[in-house]
Amino acid sequence: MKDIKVMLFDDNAKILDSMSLLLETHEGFDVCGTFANVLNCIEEVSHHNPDIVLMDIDMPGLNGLEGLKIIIKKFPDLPVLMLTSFDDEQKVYTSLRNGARGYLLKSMSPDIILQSIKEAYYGGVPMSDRVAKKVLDYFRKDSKGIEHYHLTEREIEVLRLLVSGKSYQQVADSLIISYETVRTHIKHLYNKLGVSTLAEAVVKAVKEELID
Amino acid sequence: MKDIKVMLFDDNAKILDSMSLLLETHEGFDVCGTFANVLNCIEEVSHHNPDIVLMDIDMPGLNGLEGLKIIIKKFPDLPVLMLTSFDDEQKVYTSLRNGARGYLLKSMSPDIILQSIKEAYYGGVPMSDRVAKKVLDYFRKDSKGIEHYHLTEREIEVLRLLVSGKSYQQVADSLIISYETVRTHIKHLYNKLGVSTLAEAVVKAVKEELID
DNA sequence: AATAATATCCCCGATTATGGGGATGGTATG
DNA sequence: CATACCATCCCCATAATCGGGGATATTATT
Repeated sequence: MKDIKVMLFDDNAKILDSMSLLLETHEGFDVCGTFANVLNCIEEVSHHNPDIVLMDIDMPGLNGLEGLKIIIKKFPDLPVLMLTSFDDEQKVYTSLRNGARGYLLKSMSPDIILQSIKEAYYGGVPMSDRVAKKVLDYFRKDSKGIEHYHLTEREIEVLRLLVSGKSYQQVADSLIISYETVRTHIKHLYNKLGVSTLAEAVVKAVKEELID
Repeated sequence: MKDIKVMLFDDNAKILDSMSLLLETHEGFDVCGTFANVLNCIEEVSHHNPDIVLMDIDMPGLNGLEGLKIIIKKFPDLPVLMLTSFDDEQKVYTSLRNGARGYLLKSMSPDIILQSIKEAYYGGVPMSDRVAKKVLDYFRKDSKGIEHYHLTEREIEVLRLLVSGKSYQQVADSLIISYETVRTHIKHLYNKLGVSTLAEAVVKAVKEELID
């Protein structure tokens, strides 16, 4: 079995050293490059052709998120694992959304880190339990949602139809009520949501997942 | 260590039997109830006080998603694992959003299933790799995004302002261009996005994350 | 030099949305 | 039974959006 070629990006020299030491001293891994920034990452990747990229998420200047985007754009199938010292919820989501293959904490045990790299290489999805939970939390509904605004069922129906792109008249037709009734519901909606235009209302509905 | 008390919901008697056989014949598990529907699930849960609920997602009548909602609403901390024969992407998301603790395929090996139940009981997040990948895919941007629609920078700026709730005139003021120019950009936006109203445009922008 | 893409501006007419009122009947809750 | 909440409908006036035109200048690409 050939070695897994790993490329490292981290502005912290100590991390870079300890990580590459970890990899080099274990069978099956080969460090094909360590870099303190992502300025020439495309060239480096093209030249050394790594199997896996480990990318620190918090680097000065062009940070890991930028590096991730650059690399994924050019090499969509190259697994990139994001590395960080602490798990910043927002950065987890951003990284995953931008195509990171997984997410590792520097505090993880060497075994776990090596295992995760193998998993990523063989197509797995390394995620710490903590991260997996956050992902679930993200999916999980706020449980506030609609309740918070005290929207009535009818108002929710109207809102849902508006979000789907229907006009006042079309909503009226869908619910088989008059245009004026729809207007009344929408007036109440605007009051409760604290908005004054259709666009604001639907954006709020979508962003806060008031509708399904 | 006390047994993990598991409650099963599945309309398929065979599954119910084989699953409870699996659990009863292994140390550390105790089946405290098997039911073919969720009609009285609150009473059953209240009475038998399970540690874990296994819920088939595809049941006639009140299905697993409904059962999940009912149980989570009443017992928010009770881990519920959804069970299904095949992995339906949409149901995965819905389940997770509604608070399911994890997601198991009936095709998984007995070992994995037992292990997953233990994990869920001890606070873990059992997810098959396939499911984890789907979750990542869900997070992952379409990779199409803005590029797909060939929106120009100016159009994106306009779209962003519209999403933030600004009117045509306010957009014009913000960008220091005329009202009519804004209209032109919006006409182009509507064409490119394939919509015909402001609401549709902002919903699309938010849902597909065309803007930040 | 011709073409395409972009950004800018204008007009007209038609449709839709918004704000501020008022009004009725039903249903629940104390 | 009084009060509150909900869903329903109506009017008037104003503001905002939409569709379909046309037009000019700049820049980049071929």
